[in-house]
Amino acid sequence: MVRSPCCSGDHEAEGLKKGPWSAEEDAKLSEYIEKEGHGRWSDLPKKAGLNRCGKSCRLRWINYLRPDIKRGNFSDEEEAMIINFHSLYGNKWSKIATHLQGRTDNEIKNHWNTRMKKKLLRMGIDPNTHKPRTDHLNQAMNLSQLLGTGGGPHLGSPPLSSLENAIANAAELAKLQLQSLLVQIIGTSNPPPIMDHGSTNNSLLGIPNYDNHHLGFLGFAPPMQHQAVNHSSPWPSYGGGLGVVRGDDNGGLCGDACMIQPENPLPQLVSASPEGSTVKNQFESESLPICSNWPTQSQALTFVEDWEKLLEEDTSASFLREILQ
DNA sequence: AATCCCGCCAACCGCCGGTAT
DNA sequence: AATACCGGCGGTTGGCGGGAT
Repeated sequence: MVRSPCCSGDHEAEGLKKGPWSAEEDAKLSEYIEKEGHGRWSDLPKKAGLNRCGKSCRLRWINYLRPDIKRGNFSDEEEAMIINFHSLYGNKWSKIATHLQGRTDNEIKNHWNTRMKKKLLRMGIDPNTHKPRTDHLNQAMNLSQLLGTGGGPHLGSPPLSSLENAIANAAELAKLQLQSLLVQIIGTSNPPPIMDHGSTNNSLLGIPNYDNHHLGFLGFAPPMQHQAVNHSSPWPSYGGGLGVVRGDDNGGLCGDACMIQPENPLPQLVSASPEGSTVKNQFESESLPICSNWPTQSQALTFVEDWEKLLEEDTSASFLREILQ
């Protein structure tokens, strides 16, 4: 693949201007495009009387001058959409941008990198994988062990400060809750709906949405099956259930077991790697995923197999293995 | 008041896939 | 089929502004 002439050389050596655009340049570009359309970007600068390369003009138009650009802060809803679509597409900013009216890929990318990544990290979510950051839990458990609280405070241990006690208790609580959660997941004869039956290796623990559904423990919330979503999150569609899916209340497909957020017409969360995801296809065909019925026995079996695979393969899951044993 | 630090964001860079020749 | 070119994309950078020291 050969390099475009536009990018092959030093623009300044060619006498082309770089850097911030002046108001005059903006006016020239806008006026020309509104009158003539952009046509071939490489021809545009000459025709419009601009001393810029075509790429620069294109970028300026698309990211700044276009009349339908929405400016200002991102709303909660937009942020939630970005998270959802990022979980679906990964860093495909242009794809994400097509779903957010008036927002450019550059803007979304910037927003993600400067703010949303940090927000997610603060919430204990890995922004790359959209999975809970297990390092936090590991740290808590390690601390718990260090403090000798694996089975509760030991006699003879040095007295703990109230902070240490709080941390140790939280770690212990988390551990117990996780144990309870795992038992529920594996032992249940009535597992909750699995949204994406076609994918087994994408999301946390290999089961998209199933996992997310159960990860209310992120905030160390009680692990209750079929529990309603925790709506206290600052992000409407993201709070409580990472894999929140719009359900069909009247369709009877989901019933109470489905976490329903009628106000949120967003697709379910899936892995950051779109490959192998049926949800991607569902979405690209512009149809919202619909909550399906209870999993079949083979699907439940797949789930258990995935668990086993995870425990065998994923070193990061060593603490889970420890708990299960 | 001066300096430093940090976050934000517009713009650039380099690569890629698609299309024309 | 090979080459040249273009548009588009994602990663990165550098300047600017505001807050902290």
